[in-house]
Amino acid sequence: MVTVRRPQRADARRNFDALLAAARDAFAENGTDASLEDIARRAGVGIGTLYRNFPTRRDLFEAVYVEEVDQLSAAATAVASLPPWDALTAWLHRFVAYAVTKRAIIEALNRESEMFATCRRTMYDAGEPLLERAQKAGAVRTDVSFDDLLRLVSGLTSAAFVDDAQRDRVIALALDGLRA
Amino acid sequence: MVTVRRPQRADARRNFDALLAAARDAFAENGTDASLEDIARRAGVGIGTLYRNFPTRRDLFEAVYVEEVDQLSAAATAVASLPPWDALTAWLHRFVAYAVTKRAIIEALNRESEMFATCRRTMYDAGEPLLERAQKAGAVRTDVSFDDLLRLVSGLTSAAFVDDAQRDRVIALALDGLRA
DNA sequence: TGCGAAACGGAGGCCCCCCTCCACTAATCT
DNA sequence: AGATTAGTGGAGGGGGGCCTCCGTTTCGCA
Repeated sequence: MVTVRRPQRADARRNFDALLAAARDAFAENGTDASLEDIARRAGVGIGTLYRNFPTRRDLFEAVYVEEVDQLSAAATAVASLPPWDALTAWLHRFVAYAVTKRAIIEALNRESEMFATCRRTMYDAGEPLLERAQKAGAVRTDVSFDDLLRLVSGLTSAAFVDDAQRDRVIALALDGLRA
Repeated sequence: MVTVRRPQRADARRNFDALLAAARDAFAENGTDASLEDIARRAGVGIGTLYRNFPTRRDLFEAVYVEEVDQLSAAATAVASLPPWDALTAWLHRFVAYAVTKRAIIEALNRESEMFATCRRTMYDAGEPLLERAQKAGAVRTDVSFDDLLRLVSGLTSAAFVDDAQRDRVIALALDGLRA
């Protein structure tokens, strides 16, 4: 897992965190190619400071991305105690609610890079057991791979919906196709 | 239906068509905010010529968009003779195959504008009867609206897939949730 | 409190895009 | 063939993003 070292000095650490937060917002709003100068502005920091902490746009993006993935994988253990079908769908709903504001995760779903590969693995390690459990319990058809499933759901994150109710309705609809 | 008048003179008409084709490609590749100068370059035409034919980026986009929607709606009559379920899914597959290279259609799915509203209506008029027929025939559950369906499917167009086989598999999966 | 090192931030060079304007080119008409 | 005029295309000004560089500020240790 790639980790970026937080700076030592207090002021530097403050700026580092502000940048990370600003970047998260900016990437969510405008996708991977949000303006770096805008991110620095949002963080109340000079552009030079951004570049010192994150020499390339990629460095910044990865720092945000790793954090997101970690949270997503933590969510998997949180639902582990539910019944198989419920655990799976709860996690998938979480995935959607989560990724819908952070579409960079989706954009990156099949981008080439060691770092992405690692993160993808992390996500799969978290979610795949949920699917397998549901399949063993006979709740989900067995001709579906976790990759299929994730792509199905991730597609829905980028669709536009009239309101949250419609979004949930459509996701439920899609998941009904999974049932054994 | 908004229509752009093609120019009278032969050379002008050639340029007009080249611009439209170049724009279609560029929008497909880079989304709605493709570079206009790049479009002019692709068309082998000066930037001034682009602006004379299409004073705003929106004019250009609409010209492309209208054409796409027309083709999509024509596809609906082409499948009308199939059995209800097959007709519906055939059209939806067509929708995906189509929109996947032209994601601007999706981006525009709920953009505000009289012109978009008209085109949306055209698309709905084409596809909605297919759903209703399938529902009346008992092939599709009745608690699904055409809007739900279109958004479900349109989400899948923007998902990334390993290959076409996976895409078709995932779409079929999603559509299985529709069955009555 | 004083000092060295760490961190800051924005000016500036570069590049690409947007859009306008107008001297030039060539299609069409007679 | 020559005149008329629609049509061309690219230069250029403005704006904004990228990234580097370095004079200035601030931290935190002693």
